[in-house]
Amino acid sequence: MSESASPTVSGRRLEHPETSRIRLETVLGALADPIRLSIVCALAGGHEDMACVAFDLPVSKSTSTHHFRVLREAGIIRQYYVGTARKSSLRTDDLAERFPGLLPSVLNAERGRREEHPDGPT
Amino acid sequence: MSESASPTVSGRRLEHPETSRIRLETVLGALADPIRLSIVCALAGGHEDMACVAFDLPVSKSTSTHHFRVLREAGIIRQYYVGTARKSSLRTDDLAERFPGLLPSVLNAERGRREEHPDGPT
DNA sequence: CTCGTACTACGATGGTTATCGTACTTTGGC
DNA sequence: GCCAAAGTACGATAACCATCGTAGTACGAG
Repeated sequence: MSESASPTVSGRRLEHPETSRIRLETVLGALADPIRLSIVCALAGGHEDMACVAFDLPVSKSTSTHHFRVLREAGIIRQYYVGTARKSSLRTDDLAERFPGLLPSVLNAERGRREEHPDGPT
Repeated sequence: MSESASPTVSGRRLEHPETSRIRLETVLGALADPIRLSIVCALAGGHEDMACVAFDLPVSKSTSTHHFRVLREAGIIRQYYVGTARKSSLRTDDLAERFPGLLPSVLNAERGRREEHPDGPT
């Protein structure tokens, strides 16, 4: 890896769609899943740069990997390696540029839902 | 709607979820389909109260029925019979109350997409 | 009453997706 | 070098969903 000396960041690369190619239907489809919605909500709630394992999702590791990939390929999150961990962050600015207001309204709605049903997942 | 003696309105009933029971994931899932998105866009574009047949969708009649049902059961549209026709309208106010800003941002995003790709469907 | 229109119900089919377990890879620490 | 931790790749499975065709229902016009 000729990535001149960044010892903590892995040379492993992950594909991310560029902002202009993020598709609305794909984003909506990615958000139409309770587990992925909870991931996005956690990332938006000040938990940026969390490792996948820190989310404690009610699914197996391989399923978790799957959901993170769906979010990444939809253009909703960005992922990068730090050691063995893969950290994630919301592409808030990119989404705001491409679909203004969409992510905030979804997050707002999801937060409202959790106030109604505090016994829900995550 | 006035129950007694409305000769143009059929007695056939259609189930609609009440506003407080509209679920975010269901709404997002319903919108994550290009055909349903085009229906919603058409309804928002001043074509309220259109009969299903007026949309000229690139699918069969039974598939069209299916998509309208998904939208109705998600709480996105309201449907009622007028003679043999079944007309549809967006539940704009209900959605704005339940998920403020969500529908406008989706519609705005979809309109932007159509400016990029005017050769797309519908 | 009959016919055409508009839509629905049902069953089938094929494609996508969510889930899992197992085996593997990459990385960092000892 | 070896091991544990974190995650990935792969294959299997089951559920879901979009699509269709056919047959049927409701309504209005004549």
